Parts: sequence; structure tokens; C-alpha cells
Amino acid sequence: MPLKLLLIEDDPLLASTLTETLTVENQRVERIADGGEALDRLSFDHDYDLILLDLNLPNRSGLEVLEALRSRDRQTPVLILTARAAIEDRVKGLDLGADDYLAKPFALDELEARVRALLRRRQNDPSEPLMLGSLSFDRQRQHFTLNDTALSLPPREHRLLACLIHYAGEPVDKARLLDEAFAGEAVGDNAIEVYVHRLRRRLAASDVRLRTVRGIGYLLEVE
Amino acid sequence: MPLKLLLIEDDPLLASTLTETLTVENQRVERIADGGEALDRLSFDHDYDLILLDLNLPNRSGLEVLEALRSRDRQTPVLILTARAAIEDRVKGLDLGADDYLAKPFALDELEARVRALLRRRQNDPSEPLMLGSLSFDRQRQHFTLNDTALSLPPREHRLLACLIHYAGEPVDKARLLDEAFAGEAVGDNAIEVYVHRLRRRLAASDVRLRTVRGIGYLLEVE
DNA sequence: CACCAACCTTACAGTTCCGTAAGGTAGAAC
DNA sequence: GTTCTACCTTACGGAACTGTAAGGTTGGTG
Repeated sequence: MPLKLLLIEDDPLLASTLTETLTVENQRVERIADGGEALDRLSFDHDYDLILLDLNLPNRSGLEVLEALRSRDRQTPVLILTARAAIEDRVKGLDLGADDYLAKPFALDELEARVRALLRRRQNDPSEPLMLGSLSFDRQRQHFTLNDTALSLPPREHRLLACLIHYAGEPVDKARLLDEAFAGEAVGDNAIEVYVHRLRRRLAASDVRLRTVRGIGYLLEVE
Repeated sequence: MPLKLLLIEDDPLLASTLTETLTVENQRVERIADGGEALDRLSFDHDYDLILLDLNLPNRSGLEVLEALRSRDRQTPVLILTARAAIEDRVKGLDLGADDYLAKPFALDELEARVRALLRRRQNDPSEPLMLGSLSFDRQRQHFTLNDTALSLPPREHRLLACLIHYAGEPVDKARLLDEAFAGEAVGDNAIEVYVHRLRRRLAASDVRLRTVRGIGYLLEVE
């Protein structure tokens, strides 16, 4: 899933440099140079992963844009990027709902690192589903989807698979499974083997494999 | 619920200034001056709301502390607070999993604003449980607790109660229940009445009531 | 090879869950 | 009051879930 960034910046030179830099690391960067236009756009599109916001804009100030955005959407991370370096500006920006504040001039490396830090949050944000091949897991609703159809599981198998997909790609040992998936539920050792067996049956028709790592435990992966 | 901050900083003067400043805005600030001790503490306590981390520490470097923390817990926000201002240090800190990086010397006002920005995230984050009297619901783990003991429910009752506590205090009509709790699961009308009955039995010994609103639906409330 | 431990597979029985059916109760309208 | 409808309660059989047991496989080790 390509990440979608919005850059609100009126300086054409800086904007093109940033667009170029960020496009390499991430995916799509849209750019808007005008405050009023930014307001319009944000009232339609709610699905940006990150907004980079300059404060000195034609038509509307960046702070106005931020305030309007936050009145509707307090989710999307905003990084303010501006020549205004005074402490009071920073405090104001952050308190209006920005997540970070970087004063110009700045090093591109630092901007990239801060962007990564903000986007990283999304990763372990439970509203983003975990994906593994054709299997996906909505952590919010605790709901699996396989090949685009709902996959409903009995409680025990559900917990087991949820734990495994959480550590997708790396082996999870039985002790950890007992601890995290079945905390205090007196599940025997052999019982897990049976759950695994049943899960394998269900996943057979997909591209997801539940491999056993002898002596360690189990590991969920794409074949 | 008082917020709990951890300050890892060896300079006593700065530490006491920060403790004083932050205690006013928030609640409890614990302070550790030593890198090794920080590692120990963090392997026990996982429930800090924010960690302020200096990089130059006796015994273990702040980056080591950060790395060890992130190998177990990628949730707790970390703000690095250090005299090392070089860009490469910043990039390194942020890429190791820090959420923000503030170079000394800094203005207290800016620190406070950045701390607020980091803590603000927590607010509308589903890791905060829903509470209703002695019943609480951990949205992350989809897990109920009643009178401080785990309340495990069969799937159907679980979904019903989860939906009701989401709208705690206001009536939820059956159509909505069918739609949100049992989406596309062909649950009869009378079946819901039976679930309600069974849930009432379980909640009987608590201060939570599942009231019926005649002609509308059901409503969860504290008696 | 022989042996052992870890793991797989299948079957089965105990338990829990589920939802319909059948009869009872309560509130509202007339 | 009667009547109607919404809701409650209980019981029961079928379905699904769960975990042990028993025997089969596999991979590693001497």
C-alpha cells in the first residue's frame, strides 16, 4: 500500500526538492502551494498518511489550515516546516495539534528521519491492519480476512493465529504462545499442536504457511 | 488516571528543573540517573506514558537503552533530550525508535509543548480502555474485566456487550445491533433476547445494568 | 542403522454454545 | 377491563468447540 503524503509549501524550489527526496523513500507526494486550496483539499481527502505544512502561505496561514484540519480529524500526523523559529511559534504550532515542528533551514537527512518517525507510528497503530500474503488481520475489530473473504475462527484458533501474525515471519516459541495467546488458560502442550493442525487445514488453500521450527515453535509466512 | 513519566538524565540540576516543570502539567515523574538502572527498570515496568531520555549516561548509553526498550516495546513514546546536536545523531536516535529529538540547550516551553504533543496521541488511542462502573473493556485486546477479574464470554455475547459498551449510556436499537455486532450473521430477533438474558445473569452481581428501552432496544448503564 | 524426542494426525467424548420453540409477563392503547 | 405487541424466561436438541489419548512420522544423534 503506497503511502500518501501531502506537502503544503509555497516555495517552488523547496517544494520540488522535498518532493524528490520523499518520493524516493515513500510513495506518492501531492503538493499544494496555497492555503485556501489546502483547506478545500483537506475537507475532501481524509486519507493522507502525513501532512507537511509550511506556515507562511498565500491566502490562509498554515496555522489556520491546521486548526481547521484538527477540528475534523485529529488522527493524521502533521509536521510543521517553517522559517518561523521563535519558541512561541513552536509552542503554538504544537499545541494546535501538530506532531512535530522543524525550523528552516534544516538538513534533509533530519527531515527524512522525522518523517520516518511519524510514519512508523502508523505501523503499530491498531487501525492499520496487519497483512501477510492474502491474509489480513484487523486489530481494531480482531477480525481475519483471507482471500478477501471473512475468516471466522473458533476462539482458541483465533487467538493463536492473532499471536502468530503479530510476529509474522519470525518463529514464536510455545512458551510465548502459552503466555501471550492463552494467558492463564491451562492449555496443554499437545493442544497447541492440534490447533496448529486445524489452522493449517484452513490456510491450505491460501499462500500463507504455518511452518514448524523444530525445537523452537511455529512461524507464519508467505510461501 | 495520573500520567506517569520516566526521566532518564544524569545531570542533577537539569533533572530537578525538569521534574519540577513536568510535575506541574502532568502527574508523576520518576527519575533515573544511570543507564544500567534504566535498563533494569524498563524490563519490569512497561506502563510509562512517556520516556524522556538523555544520551550521555553513566554505565550504558541512552541509545543502548532505547534499543533494548524497542526490542520489547515499540509503543511507549520516547523523547530524546541531549547535548549531541549533530544531524547524524538525530537521525540515529529517531531511526532507533525515538519519537522526537530535542537538542540542549532548549527552552522549557518548547519541551513542554513537545511533551504535550506526544501525550496527546495517547488520548484518542484505542489502547485506553472503555469503563462503565466496575466493567471495563480493553479495545486493543477485546477483553472485558468485571470487578477486576477477567470476564470471558462466548463469542456472541461478547460481541453484543462490546457493541453496547461502545454506546454506553444511550439506547442501541436492534437493527443497529444486528448490523454492527452481528454483521451478516443471520441472528434471529429472539436470539438477541436470549443473549441479553444471559448477559444479565452474568452482570447481576455488578453495578452494571442492561436495561431494555421498550420499542427501541437496549441500553447499558451504571445503576 | 537404532533410538529418541519433537511433532503430526486422527478420533472421540465431554463440554459449551447456539437458537428455536413454547409459554409467561408487562406495558400501552382502546 | 380486553387486547395486542414487545419482551422475558426456560428448556432442549443439535451444532460447534475443546483437549486428551493413541498411534504414526520425521529429523537428529550416536
